[in-house]
Amino acid sequence: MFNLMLDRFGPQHWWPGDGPFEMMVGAILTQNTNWTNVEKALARLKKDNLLSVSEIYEVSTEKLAEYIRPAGYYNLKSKRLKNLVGMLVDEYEGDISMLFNEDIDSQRMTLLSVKGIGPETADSIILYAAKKPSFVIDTYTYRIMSRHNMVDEQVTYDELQNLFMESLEPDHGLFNEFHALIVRTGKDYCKKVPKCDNCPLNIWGSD
DNA sequence: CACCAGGCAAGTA
DNA sequence: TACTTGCATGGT
Repeated sequence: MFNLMLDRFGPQHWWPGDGPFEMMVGAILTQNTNWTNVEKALARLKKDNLLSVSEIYEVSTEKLAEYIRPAGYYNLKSKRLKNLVGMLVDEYEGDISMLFNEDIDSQRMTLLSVKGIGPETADSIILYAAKKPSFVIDTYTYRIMSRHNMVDEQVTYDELQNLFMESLEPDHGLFNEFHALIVRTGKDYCKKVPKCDNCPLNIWGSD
């Protein structure tokens, strides 16, 4: 799968350059939301220097919601961002590296304890911000895997994640590119209404 | 006009 | 446990 997708689309360069905190914010803002909308919200925050733990900790939930409006679900996500920085300040003195120095299971548990951070957001943060190998499962992963008859349709998040992690070396660079390629492939070939013509993964005969 | 986008938590039975 | 629903903007 990886090689077929990489041959077709090339490296996806996901989350290059942005600091860990901006990645964490982006991971929450992109929940069920197009990334281009997230970029608009991030740009607005960056413009007024709000992209730091301390600034988001200080700003009001209402004001923060206005800033992130383009990302959609802004009232909900404003609270989620406040929950995130609340955890960072309360448990890590606002020092993200302190969280990222823990082992994967510990930081995953901590992230999941934040209301508004579920398994995909937690794994995205660990993979793309902490750069540790926690495989990210998303809607496209479910669809691609089930439509190619590799898993049952009602497979759980953890079951699907275990399948990938038991089959691959724990390499954060590989996990990064693999997930990004699944999203890239899904955008063209695995929408809700099946439209699988010319899917790079059609060797399983599901088109 | 309908549909979609890098989910999650809370409510219902 | 197993569904459903609310959350919301911006692009195609």
